Amino acid sequence: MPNAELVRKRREQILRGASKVIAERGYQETNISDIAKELGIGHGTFYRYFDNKRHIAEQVLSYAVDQVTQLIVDIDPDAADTLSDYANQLNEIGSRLFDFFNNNRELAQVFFFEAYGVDRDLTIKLQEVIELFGTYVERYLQNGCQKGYLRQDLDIEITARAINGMIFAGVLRTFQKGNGEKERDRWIKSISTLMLSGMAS
Amino acid sequence: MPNAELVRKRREQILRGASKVIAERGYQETNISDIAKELGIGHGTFYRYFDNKRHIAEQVLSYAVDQVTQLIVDIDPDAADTLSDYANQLNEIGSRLFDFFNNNRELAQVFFFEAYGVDRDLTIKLQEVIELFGTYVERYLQNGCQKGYLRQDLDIEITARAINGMIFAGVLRTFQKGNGEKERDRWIKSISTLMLSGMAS
Amino acid sequence: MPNAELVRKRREQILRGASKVIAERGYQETNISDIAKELGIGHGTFYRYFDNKRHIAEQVLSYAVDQVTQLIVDIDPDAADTLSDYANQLNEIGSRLFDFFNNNRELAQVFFFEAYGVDRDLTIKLQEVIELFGTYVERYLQNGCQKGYLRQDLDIEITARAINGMIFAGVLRTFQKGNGEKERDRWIKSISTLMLSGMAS
Amino acid sequence: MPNAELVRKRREQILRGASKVIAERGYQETNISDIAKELGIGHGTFYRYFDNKRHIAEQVLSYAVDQVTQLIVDIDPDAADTLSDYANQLNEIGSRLFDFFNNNRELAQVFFFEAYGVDRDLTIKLQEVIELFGTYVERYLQNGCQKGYLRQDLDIEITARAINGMIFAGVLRTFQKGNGEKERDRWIKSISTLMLSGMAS
DNA sequence: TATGAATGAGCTTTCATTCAT
DNA sequence: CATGAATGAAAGCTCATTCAT
Repeated sequence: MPNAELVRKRREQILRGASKVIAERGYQETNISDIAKELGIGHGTFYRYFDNKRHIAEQVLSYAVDQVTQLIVDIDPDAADTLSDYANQLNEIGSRLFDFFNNNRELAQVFFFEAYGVDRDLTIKLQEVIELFGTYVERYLQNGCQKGYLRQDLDIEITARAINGMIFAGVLRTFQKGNGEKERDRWIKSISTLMLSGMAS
Repeated sequence: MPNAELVRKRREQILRGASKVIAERGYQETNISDIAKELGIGHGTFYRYFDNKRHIAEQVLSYAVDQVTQLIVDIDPDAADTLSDYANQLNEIGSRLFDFFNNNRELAQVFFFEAYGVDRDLTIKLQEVIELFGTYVERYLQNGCQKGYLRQDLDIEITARAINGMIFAGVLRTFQKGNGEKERDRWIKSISTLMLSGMAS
Repeated sequence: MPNAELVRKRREQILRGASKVIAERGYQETNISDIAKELGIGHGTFYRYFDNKRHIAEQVLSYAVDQVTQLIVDIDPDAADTLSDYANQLNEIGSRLFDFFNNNRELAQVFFFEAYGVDRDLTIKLQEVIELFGTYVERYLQNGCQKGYLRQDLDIEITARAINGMIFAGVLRTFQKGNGEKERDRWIKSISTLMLSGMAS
Repeated sequence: MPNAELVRKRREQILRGASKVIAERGYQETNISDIAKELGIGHGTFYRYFDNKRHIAEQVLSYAVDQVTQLIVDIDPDAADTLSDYANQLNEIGSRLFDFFNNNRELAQVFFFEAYGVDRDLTIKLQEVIELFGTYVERYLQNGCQKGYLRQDLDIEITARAINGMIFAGVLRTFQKGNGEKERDRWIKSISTLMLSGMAS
């Protein structure tokens, strides 16, 4: 009944269709009419819900970013009191990220690749999300140092981004190889090992 | 006098101009006439040396990729006999990568961002280079396990890519922040620490 | 209302405009924008109805060819039983051809001149139509030989093409001189005379 | 020694090369550099001998036209005194034309097809040559009527062009089919038969 | 005189966007 | 509110022609 609700629904439908097509063809190669065809709507209709082509790319990325962000907001960086608590947190966060991108392959494609092909601003936006994750990791490390279970001489700022780099490398790689859980667990284990005890024998 | 030499020189000139413009404006936003203007040549001249717009993007990336690859080919993965040897190798590789991208900012911009905006094939090419680095790191780890200074239960394949992820995350970040050596050294130290001893106190 | 009908109409409109402009300026000298200007439409509109410049040339020629072919399909090559029947048929066919090209001067221009300037394939297509006419004439001659009113030693295949040559020479010439009926009748009479009794006194 | 002689030679060399390439590829598809490549000269050199691309097409056609014209100038239209003399003349003219175009296939290709693709003026020039042939044939007919061996009621002007049409149709067809002498003789015989006695039994 | 590197006018074509229906 | 026909800016690319060497 509420008109706004219908509009929201339509917008989301189009968003989903656009995600699919952009993920399949790439942003530059995607025409508005491709999206319209995918959805079975007239391509003029598209413009009733989005300002222009750029706009929908932004919205698709925003949607992906929101979803990804949601994955970690409910985990309290300060909750871990011991190294083992922390290891469990790591497991949890890793699993969520890996699973999300494997279950939302279209968003993953956009997140990891297509967004760069749109323009500078969107690329920056993407970098900011990754940086946001960096600050999250930073808080976890801070907590660990304060509680004493992480070494005191840690360069928290940098180490956080390094860990971030491992995680996204893993997520990207499992997404690309697409062989799911087994690969995921190897990544989580390897990253955890590196983080907690390093490679030295 | 040798015609081929002249051609080589001109091609490189154009390549350099194109790198600059593409790095500044982005691939999609770059017109052939932008490149021509930058170089002060007619845009027809461009087509005497490159087949089309796509071609030059590929050449720019190839050039970057070649340079990056050159950075590590002369380091022998089997040379390190102790953990400390290995740590030194890490320092060396890291320094080279960090320095290269900081001293060739245009290539860095293309390598990290613009190549994704061209098309799928070029994106794949880029992934392959990063994967090439992964296989290199793998060989280092293999050597370490064989020589016994790295833990025997290491998941070499995955760990190598995780380390790769850290390195490229660091390289990218220092490139973006542009505050040079100090940041570089913090990254190298942090990654080394993580790799060698982990974060646990 | 029926969309397909609208499309057919528009296509024909553009075809007519294109015929006119091509006949006036020549194929090579005709730009898509000339056609668009002639029709008072945006040149993008052209591409909604035809694939490219080549395509419309082909369509214009096809149209001409179809029309020309229609001129003779309803005349039965076997209908003539005497030399005088045959003379009447000749009159009829000649009149139709002469009149058609004089009343459709744009198509004539394309048929006789412009099609050669497009490319090899279209030239071949044109040759095929003329050859089709040759086979038609051949059937008339065959009938005449069988019925006995034409000489038995006729080289039917060649003679048919020779007659064809006279006819098209005449049609072309009256089209170019544009002085209509009188000229037309002289041609028909002269060709008939040649065919039926030759020039000897 | 005389410089002008060298220039003339070079010009002719280029003309020959151009004829070949234009006949092979078609005028529009022929680039100046194609011609230069064929001759093994720099394409700048071309412009020292011909004003522009158009110019050489014109020269190629002129050359063809001159050659063709030469074929008949030495036959005196007034020489025939009887029908049988005339028949012999016909044989001679026909043979020369057929042979010329079969032995100069490149010129034939240009003459029959490529010249139309250049521009209006050249097309007109071509028409004029054919018309020139028409006037020649006209003189032969005139002579025949005066001498009394051709029928007095002949529409000389038109009949001449009709015969012309047959001849060129035949020449074109044998050129295209390329099966030489046998076909040629059938054409000459058929045309002669038609002209002298018609088809009636 | 011969060359071919350089040029840019000018073309075809695409497709995001508008707007009348 | 939905549509898709119409549009034209804007881009890539070709190649005849020029001219410095």
